[in-house]
Amino acid sequence: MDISWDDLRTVLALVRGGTLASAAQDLGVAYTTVARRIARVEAAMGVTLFERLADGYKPTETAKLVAEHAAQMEQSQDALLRGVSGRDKRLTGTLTITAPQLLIGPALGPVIDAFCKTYPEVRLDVRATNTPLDLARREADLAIRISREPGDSLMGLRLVEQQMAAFAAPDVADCIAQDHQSPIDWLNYAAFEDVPKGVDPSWPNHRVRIRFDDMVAILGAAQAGLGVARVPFFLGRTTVGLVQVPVLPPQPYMDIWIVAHRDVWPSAKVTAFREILTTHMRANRALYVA
Amino acid sequence: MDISWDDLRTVLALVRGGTLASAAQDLGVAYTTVARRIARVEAAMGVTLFERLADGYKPTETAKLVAEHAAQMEQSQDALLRGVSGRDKRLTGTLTITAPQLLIGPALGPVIDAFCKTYPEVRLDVRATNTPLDLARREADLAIRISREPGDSLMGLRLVEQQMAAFAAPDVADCIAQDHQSPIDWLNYAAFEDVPKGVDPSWPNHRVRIRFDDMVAILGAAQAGLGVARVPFFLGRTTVGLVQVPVLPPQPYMDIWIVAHRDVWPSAKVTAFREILTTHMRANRALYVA
DNA sequence: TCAAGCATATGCAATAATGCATGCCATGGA
DNA sequence: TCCATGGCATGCATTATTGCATATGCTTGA
Repeated sequence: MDISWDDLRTVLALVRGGTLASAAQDLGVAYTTVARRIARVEAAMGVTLFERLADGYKPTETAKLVAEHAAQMEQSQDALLRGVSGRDKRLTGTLTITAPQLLIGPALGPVIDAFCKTYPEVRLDVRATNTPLDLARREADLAIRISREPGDSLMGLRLVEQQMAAFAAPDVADCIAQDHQSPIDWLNYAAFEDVPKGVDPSWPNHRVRIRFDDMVAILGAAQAGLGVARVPFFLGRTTVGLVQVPVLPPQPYMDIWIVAHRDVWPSAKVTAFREILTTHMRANRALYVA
Repeated sequence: MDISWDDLRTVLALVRGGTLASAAQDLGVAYTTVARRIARVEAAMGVTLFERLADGYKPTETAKLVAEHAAQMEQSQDALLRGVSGRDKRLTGTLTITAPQLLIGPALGPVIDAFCKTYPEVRLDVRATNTPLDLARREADLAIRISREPGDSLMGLRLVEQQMAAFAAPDVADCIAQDHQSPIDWLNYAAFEDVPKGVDPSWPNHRVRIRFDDMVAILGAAQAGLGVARVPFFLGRTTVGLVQVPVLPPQPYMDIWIVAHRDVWPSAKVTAFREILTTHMRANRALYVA
């Protein structure tokens, strides 16, 4: 009873995906290959792992057991690749970084540019996402994050502190400056229901006009003159068509961190990027606070 | 950078074996296949894993790291196979048992026979070894052992208590019975340097004549009249051409246990064998003690 | 110094694995 | 009812993997 490890991995993918097609895409093979591998494992173990139903392959209890252990194997493989990557002393190959979408442009653009010029042999992959990637699973080597702490089993370095304030289109700003009684129309992000706390009491009329689930959309709306947005300084300052409005004194915001898995942290490429990044961020600290 | 799990397993085998041929035998493939898989992994990871030397492949530090994690994966796979085997409710297929060489004949013969007759659908593999097999790595499903305790992470059941005594060829026994002054020539096992403790003081002349590293050889020597051997009762009694001699009163010896890995323990085949075995051993308890 | 033994490379033919095209079946909505 | 959709099975051509035979290089001992 000798079973290919790749076949076990295939069982894992099929248990996760539920259908041959989904597992196949996950593994980067044709779905017929998945079907044949499953058949092979079942023959080798002498056990039925899946019920073939009209809407997909339904795992038996045994298949779930197999998947559970295959997931452990996957974790070991992840750790392995992290370890190899972490002891990589070369400044060639690919470095994958991830950062919040909006940090890429004004804040990180110069850093990315400098890195590419300094290390032209390194191919840089940038993954701009709103939901953080899993560094343990090597979805990226390195992440720039806006948060209070690096996650568990991650190494982190705080780059700069941040504050946020209120920004709006110039004509909205004029309006507010001239008439303290004019209503302040807030453009709120995501789960924030209410008017920001700590607003300047000399403007008494606040209301939440629109809520957005996306920061790009908020900036666009603010540029279009739809209202006032509470955004981090670097965003408000670098977005054309926005000016700061005094209705909200600067407030503390989450810091910017560079984080990586502790296994990957010592890698040459990560270290190189880190150096350029920290130097640049500390030199431009003023961008992020009042 | 997507690496086949089977290739990682190949790295592990090569780190363990040191040569292509050894790794190939371990994996059951041709050594050329091993060489090509290694080349493929190195290309995929962009790292040199082995130095090609005249006397084999010497692993780099990176290869050792890979092997370390691949060993973890192997452990997960072992656990997986144990789990699947443990929940196997069928009384077909193969059951692998292991026992000390000399226990197979007189003590377990009838049990094995009965099991085969009761469950003709089960193919029984018997591995008679002097060094215990690794049940965690599934070298056997079930072991009968002579020891004080089952190992860690193993389930065990004590079958019978044992005693040992002195046995010799009939003419040697006659000699001893007639002349208490005659020298008692002991045939010692392995590390035992001295005459057994607790010998009957009415025979004052003891000496160690020969030491053996093998129990079969001791029995043969005793049969041939070369001296007196201290052996468990079941062995002395069932070896033709040996009779008990009174120079050594019965002494306690290690018990006989049936052990299996806790994952495998509940399997139908293991349970079936256990039932037949315990019944038989308890019925024949008298064979093992004075 | 030479030959034997062990180890790794390489070329080629056989085999196994894979992907693609096609067909089948169940489901759900027009 | 019919058709579109999503999912699985099968046959076949293609590709990748493997094993075998052979060649080469290094070490060791007579």
